[in-house]
Amino acid sequence: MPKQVTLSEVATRAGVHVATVSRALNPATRSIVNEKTARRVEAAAKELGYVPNIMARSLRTQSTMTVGVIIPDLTNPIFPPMIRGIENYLAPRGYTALLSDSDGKAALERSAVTSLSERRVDGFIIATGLEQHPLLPTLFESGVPVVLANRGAGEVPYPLVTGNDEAGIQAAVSHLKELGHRDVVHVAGPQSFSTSRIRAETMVRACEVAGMRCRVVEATALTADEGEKVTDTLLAEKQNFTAIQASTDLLALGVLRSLRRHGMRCPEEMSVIGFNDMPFAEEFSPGLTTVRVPLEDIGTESARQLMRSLSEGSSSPIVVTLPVSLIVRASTGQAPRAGVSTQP
Amino acid sequence: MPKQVTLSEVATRAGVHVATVSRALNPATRSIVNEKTARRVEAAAKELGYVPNIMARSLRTQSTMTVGVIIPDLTNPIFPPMIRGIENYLAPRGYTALLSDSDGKAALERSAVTSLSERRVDGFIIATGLEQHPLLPTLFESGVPVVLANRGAGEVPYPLVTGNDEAGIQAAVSHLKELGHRDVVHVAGPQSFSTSRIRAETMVRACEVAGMRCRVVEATALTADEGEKVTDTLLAEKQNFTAIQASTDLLALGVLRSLRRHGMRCPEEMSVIGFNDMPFAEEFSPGLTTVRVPLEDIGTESARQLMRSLSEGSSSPIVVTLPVSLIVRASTGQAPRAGVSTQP
DNA sequence: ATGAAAGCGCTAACAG
DNA sequence: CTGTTAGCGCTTTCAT
Repeated sequence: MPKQVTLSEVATRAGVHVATVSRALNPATRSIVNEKTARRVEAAAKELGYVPNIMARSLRTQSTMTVGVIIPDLTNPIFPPMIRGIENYLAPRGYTALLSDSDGKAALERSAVTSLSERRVDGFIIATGLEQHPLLPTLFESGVPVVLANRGAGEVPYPLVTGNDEAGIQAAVSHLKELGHRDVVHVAGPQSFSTSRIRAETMVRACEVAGMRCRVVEATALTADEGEKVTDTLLAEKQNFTAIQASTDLLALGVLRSLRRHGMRCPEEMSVIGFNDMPFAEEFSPGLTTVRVPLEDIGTESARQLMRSLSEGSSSPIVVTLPVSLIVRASTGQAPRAGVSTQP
Repeated sequence: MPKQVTLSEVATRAGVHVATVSRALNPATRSIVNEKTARRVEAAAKELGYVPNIMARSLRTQSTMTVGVIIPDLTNPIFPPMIRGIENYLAPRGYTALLSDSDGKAALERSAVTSLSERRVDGFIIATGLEQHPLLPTLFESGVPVVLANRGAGEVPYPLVTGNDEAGIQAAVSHLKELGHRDVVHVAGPQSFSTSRIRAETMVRACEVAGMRCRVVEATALTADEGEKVTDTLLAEKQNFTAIQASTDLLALGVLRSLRRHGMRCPEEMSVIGFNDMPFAEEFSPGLTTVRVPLEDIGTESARQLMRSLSEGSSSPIVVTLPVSLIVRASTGQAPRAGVSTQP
């Protein structure tokens, strides 16, 4: 940390006391000080290249104006838009987001929370979806406000901001039904994620209601590779189904890859629907039919909820559900007549 | 900032002086203190849920163990891998990356530097590529170490870590030549970016050497939309060319979209090559032939260079050029016989 | 309108 | 081995 200019150096330069400099440079107290002196102080500060030390200020004021944002994986394209939403809401309000990529690992996540706590963030936005999260109870006791984004996290009574998973799945099922599909598969994410579970359960129920058969297979991670792997074994079993709904676009991407490798045409022989409408879902081949989740809005709303907790000094386990919409692209089509797609 | 447990509370609880607590809790000085006392202190700290205040520590030690990372756009998929590389290098060394998304706007970038300076980061990694960057000279004067990642930034003598643009373009041109292409177009990025300029210049030169005609058109931003727009006007002109090399995968994506809209088949009627091999470039339709830049390595190496500047207390304008490789996928193919792709 | 002085939480000499 | 003391850079009473 290269030695930086301090208040007292500015004070000496301007020939006033540090307190005066502090007042002159702080917009809120600027009016207190003589206009001429203030100008002199400002000039001195500029000449010296003064940059306030925000840590010293925070130490004194007991407020950091920061919020810790914990996400499981920055390289997952659904998170950058959420982050953008958060920052866009925070910045005009004087808050700064401190980002932490936990890499999906519980250990790193623990250290992320610790590291951010050491920085005395005023609150957290947590987008990691592990249920039974070991840290949340600890955090809760410490009284720091937390908002859960995108995924719930079990028993802790924190506000949760999420897309409408049920509605999204319903829309997907309706779409498939209209296209004549009767036998479908749901590629679920790890059931330790609340969203994965909700989507899977809703899928089963919605299919029942619609009079469709639905089989659920579970991927061990929300990645394209896992989606591919699961689909490989699925196709090897030569079951009868004509459509696959994946819990996540990344999983759906893996499904698409597997189909391609198996020489199965999508959507002619197999329809595929994802979830999230992540950036570039449109570019997949074929363009992915999916449920659009308002990712940036989730970020914005999470930040808003956190600010609310901050100002009210308390929070309730409110759930904010944002509307989703089905985006029909090229990966879904009429169900093949025979319905024996995997048995040529 | 909710009131947190302080050292002195732990001290009271353990029945010792704060200094002893500080020593007991700091691994480096832990050996100085009586084993039994240390245990008692640790117990007290744990019971109270003590979390050190890192700002107070930094204030005292004059070292924050943080580096500021400034990127122009978090939603551009080339950056998350770089960030991962940076963090992976930094974390084991006790450093934390403070991220700042400048959104590509000069104003925000200014405030990013300011905000990070106020946090007294020990150094910067800047991945924003504006030449004539107004802030760099200022930063330079302040003596804070800086490393430029991915894109150079003009006259300031900072280390630069980048992929081998020349080699990448050469490889692309060779590839096109082998496929029989003789008339090509380079879709350049804004020439205010150093990489855009280098790629464009190398392209022109390499084509000359290879005996190919090369036309350069400039996009106003490194986005798919701009790539699309540029290609639209290009196709409207009905020029003779059989391949397009884009300065960036995002631009190439736009090219692909435009071709599709114009009913032009890729690669049968028009070959396309990108640059970067961004995540998901493989998923485009068709899968994008491109130059793979080791994004994560660029991050890692940038961090390494910064650590070096930090420990040596000085830095030189060294340029670290990382090797790139051509990834051939489905978007390039044999040049059409006639070479009059846009004049059916 | 400005100065003096205290103190945020921590570490690092310096004593003992 | 442990306590005392000072001070990092800043804001905020309290005086003047």
